[in-house]
Amino acid sequence: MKNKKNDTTESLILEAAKSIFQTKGMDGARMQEIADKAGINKAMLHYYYRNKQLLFEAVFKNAFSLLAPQLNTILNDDSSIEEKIRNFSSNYITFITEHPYLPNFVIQELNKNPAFILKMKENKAFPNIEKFKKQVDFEVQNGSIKQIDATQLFINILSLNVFPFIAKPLIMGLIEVDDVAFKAIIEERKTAVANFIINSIKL
Amino acid sequence: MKNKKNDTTESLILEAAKSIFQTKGMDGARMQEIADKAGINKAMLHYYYRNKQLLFEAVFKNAFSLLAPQLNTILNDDSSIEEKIRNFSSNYITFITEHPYLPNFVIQELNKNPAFILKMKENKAFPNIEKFKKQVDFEVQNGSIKQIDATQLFINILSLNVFPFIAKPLIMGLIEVDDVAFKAIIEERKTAVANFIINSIKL
DNA sequence: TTACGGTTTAACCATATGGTTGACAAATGT
DNA sequence: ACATTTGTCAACCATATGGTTAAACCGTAA
Repeated sequence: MKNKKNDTTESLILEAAKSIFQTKGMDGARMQEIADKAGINKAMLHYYYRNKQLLFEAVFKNAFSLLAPQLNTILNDDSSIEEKIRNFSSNYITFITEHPYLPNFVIQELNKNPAFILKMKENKAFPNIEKFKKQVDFEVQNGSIKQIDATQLFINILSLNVFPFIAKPLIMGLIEVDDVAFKAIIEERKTAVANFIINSIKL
Repeated sequence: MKNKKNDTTESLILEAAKSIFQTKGMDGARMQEIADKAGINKAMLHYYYRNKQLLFEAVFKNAFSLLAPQLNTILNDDSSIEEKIRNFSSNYITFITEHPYLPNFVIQELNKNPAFILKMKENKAFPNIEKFKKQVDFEVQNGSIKQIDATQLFINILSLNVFPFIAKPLIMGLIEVDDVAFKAIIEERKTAVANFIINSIKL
């Protein structure tokens, strides 16, 4: 039942590396484990990706390139701020539910190596916040939303949507729920987060 | 100018281990590096803490025990919800600014080992959310705040306050600011976050 | 003074780990 | 059919790493 993309050796490696790196991080991952998961010899990893660092970067860029379009939904789309917030919250939570390790992986490795974000910026599709800022400022002037700093609003939107996935084990411990209940809470957030934000900024 | 606690060998080790583990994580940390930082022989680490795992757990518990009281501020204090939100946001952001690696460290290692939260729960001071829930429900009934689920509100408060620290490199990249500007944004959040939340729940 | 317990060190050990090599097979081109 | 490139593997290598050991050091109490 191999349904992922091709099963060329190269993509077998990438899939295996993705799964190992995203759960264990750069430091925790072992080349041997990746090779085993891919069902190939360890030498193959080096044949296709030279060394651990380059294999890791391939995985990281791939992960980041999945997140970027999500952000562009809220940054470069043409709808109103309110619509954007509703769309983003719903879409993002759905998306991450299907890729639960993504945000934690990206954020964690970015913390260990902050300069890495520069490499990501070289990418054409790197999210740009300018349009969003202008729009918020405009809607504030316009009187369609309350006075608020666009950057702070952006950080808030991100926080409310991303944090629960990153802090899942902590939150589950604090609010004392099991996996099923947590899932339900996340599901509810698809609309609850947007409502919460909009409540705060609408007049 | 050694001003940290004692400078017994044991606490020298703990301080060094804290600094290394919190920046590099369990996997990234090297016993030799900890020994060097503590200015002692590597064998000493094992003499005082048997092995890497136990040394790590000592550091982790210590870190967690610093965060718990912060949470109890919002959970078990007697003020109104609104006051709690203002106090917590301001206090927490101040506190983390002084211990920037703490939240990321705790959350990261909890992700790698979710069962760890159980060990933390054995601690008497482990935060309990019940009082907070009752209070929110009461204030909702009471008509002093809008209808909102207490658990979701709690997650929101946590998200808005904690996330910016965890995702600092990502956020800095996205909103294109340097360290100084980021610091200013964080400073502003000491009040802005509370305002944002309260705006959302007040009638 | 000496015996003793806790402390500290240098040297050592076993294993894990990222990476390499050389042989060999499977395609691919001519 | 033959040569050349590309892909794959088992075995190997150098080093890093967590952990151990045996001896030395040092204060102190008998």
